[in-house]
Amino acid sequence: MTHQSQVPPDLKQDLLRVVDSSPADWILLNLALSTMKMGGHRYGAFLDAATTAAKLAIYSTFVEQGENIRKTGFLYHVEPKRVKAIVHEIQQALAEGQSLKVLNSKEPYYLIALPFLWQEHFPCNSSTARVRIQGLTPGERKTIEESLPATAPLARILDQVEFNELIEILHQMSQEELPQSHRMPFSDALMSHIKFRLLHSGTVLQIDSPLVDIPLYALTSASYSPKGEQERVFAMIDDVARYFSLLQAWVSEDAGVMRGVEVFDIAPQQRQQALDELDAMLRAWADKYHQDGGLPMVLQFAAGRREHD
Amino acid sequence: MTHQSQVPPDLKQDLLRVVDSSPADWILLNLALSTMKMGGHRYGAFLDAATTAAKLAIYSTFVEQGENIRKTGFLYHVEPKRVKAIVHEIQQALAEGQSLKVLNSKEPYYLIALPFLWQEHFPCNSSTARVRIQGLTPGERKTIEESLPATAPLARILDQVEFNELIEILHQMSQEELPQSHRMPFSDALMSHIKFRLLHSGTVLQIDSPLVDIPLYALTSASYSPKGEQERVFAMIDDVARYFSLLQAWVSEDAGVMRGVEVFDIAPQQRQQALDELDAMLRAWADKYHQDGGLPMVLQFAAGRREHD
DNA sequence: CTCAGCGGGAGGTCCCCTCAC
DNA sequence: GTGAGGGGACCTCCCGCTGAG
Repeated sequence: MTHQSQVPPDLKQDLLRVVDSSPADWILLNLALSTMKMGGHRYGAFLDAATTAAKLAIYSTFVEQGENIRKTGFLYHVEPKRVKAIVHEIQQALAEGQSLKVLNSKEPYYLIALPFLWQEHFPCNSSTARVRIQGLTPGERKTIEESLPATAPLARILDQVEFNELIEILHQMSQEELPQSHRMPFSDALMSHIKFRLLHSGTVLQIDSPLVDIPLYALTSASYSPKGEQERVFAMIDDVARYFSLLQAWVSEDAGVMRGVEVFDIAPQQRQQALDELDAMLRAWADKYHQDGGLPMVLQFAAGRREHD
Repeated sequence: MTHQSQVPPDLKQDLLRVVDSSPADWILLNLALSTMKMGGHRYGAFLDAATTAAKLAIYSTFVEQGENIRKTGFLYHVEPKRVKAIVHEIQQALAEGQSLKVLNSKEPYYLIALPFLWQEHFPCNSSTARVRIQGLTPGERKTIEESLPATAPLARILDQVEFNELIEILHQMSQEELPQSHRMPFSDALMSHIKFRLLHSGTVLQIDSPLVDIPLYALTSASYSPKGEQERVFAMIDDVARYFSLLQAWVSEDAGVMRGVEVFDIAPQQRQQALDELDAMLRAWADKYHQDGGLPMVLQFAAGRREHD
């Protein structure tokens, strides 16, 4: 396990108490925990994304209100000057495509792209040595290579300088598609952050060998961060987003939308059986009505322990 | 209908393109649209709530990482100084209970509380006149009273000054439970915002009668904002929050949790029948397994048009 | 190396004002 | 009433630096 354990129950209770019975705050908290803790997004990136969402809400009202700056400003308690700037920013983004600060992907680009860039900039085929530090005997090189976990992909081992260069390249690439206005300059603090994230997630391993005086870095995973839990987190975010859209349609009373919540108690020994039956039943229902070329539909469901009534 | 119409499809498409295939951003956008447009929350209030969620994520990591300020800072690209301040803020909030900036309720307090406070500060029983402006003949008063919609509750009609006072009282009350540090002073801009929101939602009606030279204000709804859509929005936020919790449990592989997505196409003429059957089927399933005193369970589901595969 | 402090800059949220249409 | 412009306050997110344990 590369990631830290789940939030302890008492801490979770504390957090719950703070956002006390406010579902909107609860959604925000879950989203922050998912994207920042699991996804590895920066604190500032999450704030930017939230700001962007709010700006889009303002823009949408601006359009609906007949492009009235002042009225829009009153509705959301924003200065007309600021409304205008926001509208301009959105319109430019719509015209040029994607220049707003969004989370955009499950993980920051600089974290996902590392394994590929590593292999590209420091290629390593079976005939060349993985350790190319000067002043080591072949035996010493072998010792270092064998200290790596067996699952590590075949990649060169980098020294401090090479690794830092790689991180800077990653950062520059992640900034390329952004407009000049909100690019973030590379800095020591940012480098430390990225390096720490890579080590924390287990994508990269730091080797402090007594044979060399500088730390070495080895690629230990072919892709940023592990399968399993990580993938389920992605699926969760995906599900919630789609579920939100479905309910949005339900709110506006679109035809062909259904939403439901069933509350019940169940005997412990029957629980698994009931859930299995539910799964099979819904699958059968979807199969029964499926007809190629018909209206595209989706059914989402989740069942589990009821927390607080 | 007091609220503006739904987002036009083309605008919605535009917004969709911006947050392009990023589910996390899509959740944020839906949340912003719901709380700001529907709920009437301020732009700044949404940003504050998002910031609070991110701070809680930081705090939770801080605890998990053995209260290591520096490590936490690296993980999220936050200055140690700032991490310390955030941790302190959260701990204080946990100790004293609720002093963080959250959305907290579906609507801002100053919007919900208005009808009650109106009746309390300006009582009106059947024997007293609803219009108490000086210098009007009984006939003129009657004309103004009859210009109100029939659904308006029995409440006094206020002049500009009285209405402004009422709004200020509302604001002061909404600030009372907040700690001194982040209270927001009353201002003209804030007053305009609240007034505009009340008029926009149809809770209050402005009367520009030719009989008086100042505008009058009448309470036109016993509760902030209409039933129907508004209530469905609340239900939606509630559902999404609970759904998120369920999936959270699924991610950590808790026992007794099930999650599923069924994708299928359906013939238009069969759609309603299928949905009705689904509803009945799930209800029957929950009834079948229900047993008083058993484990508390909840099943949530939503079905509808599949937007993009 | 970690922890602590202090400096600065940029940008955003807030406030208020005036003037032309 | 709206748009467009000016001012200033405060906070927070970024950066860098130094010194004590």
